[in-house]
Amino acid sequence: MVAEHVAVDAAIAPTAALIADPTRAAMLTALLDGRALAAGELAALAGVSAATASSHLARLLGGGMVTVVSQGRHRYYRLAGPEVAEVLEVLARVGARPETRSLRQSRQARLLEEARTCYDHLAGRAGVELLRALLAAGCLVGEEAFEVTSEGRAGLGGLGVDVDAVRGARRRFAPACLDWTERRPHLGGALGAALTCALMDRGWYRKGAVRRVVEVTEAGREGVAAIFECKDPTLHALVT
Amino acid sequence: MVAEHVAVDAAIAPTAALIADPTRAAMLTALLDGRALAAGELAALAGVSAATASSHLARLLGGGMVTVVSQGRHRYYRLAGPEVAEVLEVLARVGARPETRSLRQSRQARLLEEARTCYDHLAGRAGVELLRALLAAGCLVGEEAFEVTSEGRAGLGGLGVDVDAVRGARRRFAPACLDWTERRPHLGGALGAALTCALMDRGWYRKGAVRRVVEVTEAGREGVAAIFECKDPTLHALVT
DNA sequence: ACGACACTTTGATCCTGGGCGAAGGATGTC
DNA sequence: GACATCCTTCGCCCAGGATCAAAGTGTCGT
Repeated sequence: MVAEHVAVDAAIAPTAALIADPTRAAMLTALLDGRALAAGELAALAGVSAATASSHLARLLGGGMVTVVSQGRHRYYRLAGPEVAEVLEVLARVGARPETRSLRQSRQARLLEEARTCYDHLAGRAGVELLRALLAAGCLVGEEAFEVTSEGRAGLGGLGVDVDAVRGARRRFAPACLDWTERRPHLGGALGAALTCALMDRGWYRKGAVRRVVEVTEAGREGVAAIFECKDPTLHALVT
Repeated sequence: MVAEHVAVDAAIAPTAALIADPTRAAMLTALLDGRALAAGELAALAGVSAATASSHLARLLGGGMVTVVSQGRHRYYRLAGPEVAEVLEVLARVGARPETRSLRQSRQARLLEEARTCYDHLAGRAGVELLRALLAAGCLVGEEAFEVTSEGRAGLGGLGVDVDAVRGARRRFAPACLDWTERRPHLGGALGAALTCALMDRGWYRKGAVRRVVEVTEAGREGVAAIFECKDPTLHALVT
């Protein structure tokens, strides 16, 4: 009988309860940028034991706030969808009175949509485009996680990325990382970081004035377009 | 150190905790349409004692989720702002998986914005317009709550509303009721209900197929326009 | 096959927070 | 002024849940 006159009378209290715990809130905000994190990382990030984290993650999973994918002995958690991210953002806005809905903020938001760093690799529209180019050129293959083709190995080498060295790193090699704003994947993991670093050195991208914002230079636009065009993925000619 | 890379790192857990309790959630959803409700009403609606309700309301007040205005021995609570309403709606959307983001729903949302009932009186764009017309014509005066002028008494009588009889009712006479979508007031209380009822009888408005949706008829559009035009608020001529 | 590792489950502890009844203000009515 | 009404504050009880240590399950290296 309560609140029947409201159009949408879903059970909001249980959902809110999932976010209400500081530990769970910390985990969720850590996942806010779309990365998938292992249970152990989330435990460390939230500052609790593995047991506690596991319990919390089980609850979030049951509540449909996160999804999980097992990979070897790791279990990677990520937000279940854009609505979840939206809830967290709106909630943060309410917590942060008085409303500072300035012009400057919305401008920053647009810049972040265009191109930003996600942890240590490129995200946003530019990140999604870059991955699409590499896939179109046959440098990478895969879906949830990518593998470098022999052509790709040469091409990426030409761009300044030593694929073999990257493969030796502890972290996941080349997982797909989901963009909330684009709802499409970009290149994450060790390879994503190395490639981003190399392309910054090469002047394709430049760190923006605002934290996490990245600018795409003219060289970057041309470079990505060239990868797209070039079905023969020997990128050497392009990058000198 | 947690979640520092996230653009907006406000304290979301405390805010969520306020909504997480079922009793508080019931109160908030009851307030979702913008009405101001007395503490006692909220207690009854949520099914708890007055003492319990008072404690919850104090918390919501402290958390900036609601505001309060004392009026005699009553204390009327309402949502603190549109952001709060937004949080509740987004939260409800997450709770109600799987996403039913149908075309029909957004169409319903638009209809509700246009004209709807709020409890038992007219709200939405049409409700705001009607109030503006009555104020412009000099039938009503006031801001937080309205009073009927002598001209207004005659004019409303012509529309079929017995102002003196309405004044006898137990509930508040003619308070301003805030529209979330419009962010402007419309006419609530006993007078708002009586007027809505009279105008429906007169064929200005018609109940829509969907719950709470109201349709504005041609007669209604003309009628409101006529009130606007007519600086002489003796509305008799208009309504026969 | 063995141990190391990543994570989950179980069991036990502790404490925050929701609940009510009774008492205390505040306000309007007679 | 006395009473009724509405709301808040106080004191108490109790349950849900957050936490961790220890044990259990599955996976990867060698």
